Amino acid sequence: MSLRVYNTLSGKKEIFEPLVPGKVGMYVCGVTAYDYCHIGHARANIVFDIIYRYLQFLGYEVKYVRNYTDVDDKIIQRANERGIDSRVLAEEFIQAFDEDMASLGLALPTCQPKATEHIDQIIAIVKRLIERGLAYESAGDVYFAVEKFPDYLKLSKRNMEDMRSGARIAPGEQKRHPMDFALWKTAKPGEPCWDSPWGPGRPGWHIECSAMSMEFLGESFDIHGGGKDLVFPHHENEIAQSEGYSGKPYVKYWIHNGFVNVNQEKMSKSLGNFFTIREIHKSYDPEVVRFFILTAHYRSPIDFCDQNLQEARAGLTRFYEALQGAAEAVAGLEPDGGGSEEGAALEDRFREAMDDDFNTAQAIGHLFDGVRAINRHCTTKKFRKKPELVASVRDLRQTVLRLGAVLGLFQSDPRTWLEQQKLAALSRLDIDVQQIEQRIAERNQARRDKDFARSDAIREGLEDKGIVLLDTAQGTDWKIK
RNA sequence: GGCCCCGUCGCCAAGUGGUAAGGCAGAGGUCUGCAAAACCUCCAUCACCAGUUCGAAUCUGGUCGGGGCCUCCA
Repeated sequence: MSLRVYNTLSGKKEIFEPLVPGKVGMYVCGVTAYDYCHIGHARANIVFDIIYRYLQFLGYEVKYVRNYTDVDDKIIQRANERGIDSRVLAEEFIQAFDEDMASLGLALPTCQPKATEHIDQIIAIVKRLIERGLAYESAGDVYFAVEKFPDYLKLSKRNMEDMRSGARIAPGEQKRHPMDFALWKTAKPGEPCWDSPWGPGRPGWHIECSAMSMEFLGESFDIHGGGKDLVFPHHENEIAQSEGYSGKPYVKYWIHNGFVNVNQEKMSKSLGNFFTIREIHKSYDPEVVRFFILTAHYRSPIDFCDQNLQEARAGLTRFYEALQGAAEAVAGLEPDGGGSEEGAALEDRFREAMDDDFNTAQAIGHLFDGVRAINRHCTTKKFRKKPELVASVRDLRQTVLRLGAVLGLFQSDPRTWLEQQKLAALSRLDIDVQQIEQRIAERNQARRDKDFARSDAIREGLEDKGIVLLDTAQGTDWKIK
């Protein structure tokens, strides 16, 4: 079965066939650098990180471009509020973005261009759009004339009549049609600006993505992605500008990820109910966040709340415990190198799920089956004397790790990861490691004395504080309840 | 007002014509001095109604409920 992707343009799942066999050009709208990234940015970037990784896993040579928009009304406004230069502000948040994405374990895109480094290309596109009669100058601004582009609104599937009521003209704008949008804005005093045929000014919001995508990927390319909220107006306007400029189809597959809700409520800048990635990391490991996001399909809405994150942590812990168990179970045994039927079957099902519009939720479901198989084998009596089971466990472990890598999961050392989670959880409790170990020593003495009443009392006392004791052949360990 | 999406077990969440993945929680069992983990077993007919079909959670129409876009937002 081949890869199928949902294309916003057609509203259907389509067989994925890149323009050039074996190669994929992919552009994803990055951030406007004026604030810290929130969980919505995390989702979008994780989703496209997975798409990038999976395309590579399938053997495609992928050129992945993700931009920084570093000149924009909001950047200027925020910089003015803080009394600093807008370029300084943009740099600050670009750096923060890079740190946040790295913390989430994202693979680096092939190119990460900045809008301000592509002003020449932007001006060239605007000039040509004017020459072609698709744009016009008006008091130093340049607007795109949407009525001159018959395909306008083909992505968002609306019509001009319906949109008209919502469209408005801001004071100072001199547009011919309310839906026309700015390609170039004349500079106001104190704003960053560049020379242009229309006087000093700066790009409008959408044009930078047309310029950067076509610069790196050509006038037609395979995949353009972003959050659902960008369909209109951002991506619609990109199509108008780019196709108006080149006369060619701009993008073959438009891919949009769904929203993140917070406690069942729409998250938005205006409501102010968003969490930054930095805040979230104080409570949850970045991999837990990634795991949570990938347990839903990328187009479905997800609800960001404590319960869901805690469940994600429990699920991820199950993976790491199984991987740790598998590593211990086969330690010291002669490797036989070969694969296994179970491992191969797992990979087949994983690919089948991912081929169906990157269904990570289903793919993770299959990986859970792999976990159960590992655990089942490892707990089989005389496991180490059964070569088929040993081979299966070894192969399943490697398969889970290898497929996990496609999702950006399970790549930490299990023992280290589990230990970190334990200590992080402990720091929120009213007890420390020394106290726990003290109690364990007392209990072990009681057990040696066959004083089980005292032993159980200690167990229960610790449990009240959130600590569960685990008796193993190697001694007594503990974990957070 | 226009356009669009969704409603699957207690919770989360896949499944878009062939008879309901998975996780969490729950019940029983194996193991354990007792526990925990792990493993085994069990646990839904898909908001409602009416159609199409040999067959529908999946298609059509309607009802009820929830949400999104049309304004900055991933």
